[in-house]
Amino acid sequence: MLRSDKSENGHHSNPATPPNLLSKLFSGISEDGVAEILAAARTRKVFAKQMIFATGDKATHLFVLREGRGRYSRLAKTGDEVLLKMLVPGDAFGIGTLLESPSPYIGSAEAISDAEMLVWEHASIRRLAIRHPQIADNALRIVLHYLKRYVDRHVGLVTKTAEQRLAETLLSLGHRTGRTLPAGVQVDVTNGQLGALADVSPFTASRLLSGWEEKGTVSKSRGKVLIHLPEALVVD
Amino acid sequence: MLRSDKSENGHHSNPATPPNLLSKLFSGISEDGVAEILAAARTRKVFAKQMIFATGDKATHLFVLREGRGRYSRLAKTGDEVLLKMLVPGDAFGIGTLLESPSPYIGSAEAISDAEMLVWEHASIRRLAIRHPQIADNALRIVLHYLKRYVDRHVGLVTKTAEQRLAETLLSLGHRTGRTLPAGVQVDVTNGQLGALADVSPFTASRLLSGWEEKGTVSKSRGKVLIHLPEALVVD
DNA sequence: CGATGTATTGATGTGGATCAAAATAAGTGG
DNA sequence: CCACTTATTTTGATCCACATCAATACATCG
Repeated sequence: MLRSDKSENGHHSNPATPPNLLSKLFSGISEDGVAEILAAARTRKVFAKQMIFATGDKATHLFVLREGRGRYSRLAKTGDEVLLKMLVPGDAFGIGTLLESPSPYIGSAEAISDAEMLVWEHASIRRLAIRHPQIADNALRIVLHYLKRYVDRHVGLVTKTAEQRLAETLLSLGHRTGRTLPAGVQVDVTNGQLGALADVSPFTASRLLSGWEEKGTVSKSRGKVLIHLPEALVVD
Repeated sequence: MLRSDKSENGHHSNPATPPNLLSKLFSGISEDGVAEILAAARTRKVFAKQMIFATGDKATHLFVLREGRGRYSRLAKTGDEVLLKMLVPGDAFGIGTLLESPSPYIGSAEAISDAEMLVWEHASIRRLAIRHPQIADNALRIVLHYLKRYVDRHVGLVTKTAEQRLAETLLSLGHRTGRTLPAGVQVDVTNGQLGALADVSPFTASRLLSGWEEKGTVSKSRGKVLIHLPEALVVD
């Protein structure tokens, strides 16, 4: 599990996507190559709350988020929705499209805010993947990383308390999507989303956050959490 | 989630690995190609309970299980071990080794019974993967499938009861590793392993199995469960 | 026949979900 | 700028599915 951002020489800026890189999916590819890949994509804009694809749909397109926020989730038959991943710029999703014969999407993707993404058709991304084998390597790495994250999450769900899970989730989000301000790291996330990512009910999430606020570890306003003392959230 | 084996025209035999195929990792590759790949592997035998690699080890080798059973698991800091996957013949693990620069193993692998596996060094499997791009495709498919299974498991853990989870786990195991007998499908699994795969305590697993036995759905003896009426285990 | 892992069965406890209700904070459109 | 709607948040009270604990019984095997 990623140790938060206390160590290292404060390079908070862009942990996920190095400067100028579209997405990890295209790392290690020459500039010309990336240009070629980019040329094969079309841009699609969606409004907040708009659905991009649903669980089980045939994977016909590969996406890379450029602007905005999205949610990758799974709707259970019981009705409740499990939030699998927050999508942030640079994230690739619909990776099953890279397969010669695509498997269905594992979850549903929808925009949280207005968003802009790059889209490739199956045939065209396949062609590119053959020209640039690095893409396959990157895709495998990305999916393995997702897998690791789920294993972590799953193990955490079985072995850790709600408080630990919420704390780790908050730190990890701060890591990936936080804005660093003088007062601390600000994370744009609702109480409910945070709980959903940590597998904690929104009620419990609220109580825990309030507890931390009393101790001065964080402050919160609607839709935002400001982390003052990340190290106070680390338990183990 | 895989619908159990009630429908379809009873092809119970080899759902995971088609006849003569070493592993899904090498599907779609010519016989000559497979021979070449096989030639690059060495065989390794391990005894029951022997560890193959540990969580976080640098991924130096790719494995395919040929004979026996293994467990792929994760040890939590709290001490309890989460069983991630039962390894059965044909399963590939250590797939991170396929990456140009390998990521660490996500979990630990160890033999349950005496086992035999094929092993490739990083350099040699890389060379082969470049000669046979199909390998990369297969690997991505396999990992995506693992990912889907974990998402399923995770969603199930959040939205389903212990009974449903245990039932589904048992059915799925029967699917993958069961021997079809006149009386039903026999699964070699201890009470505890079953519970671990379903994220249910061994006590609860025992109680649930006893309940099913009373209803005539299954019978059990130490280390074995015989499923008489798979359809009675399906809930939804 | 100890010794060791597995299974059963009952009693007890509890972490958090769930339910209910109200307060607060943003939009939204007239 | 206000009235209205809709989403988020809080707080308290209640509940329960399961884990946990404890003790015993059962198998298996060297």
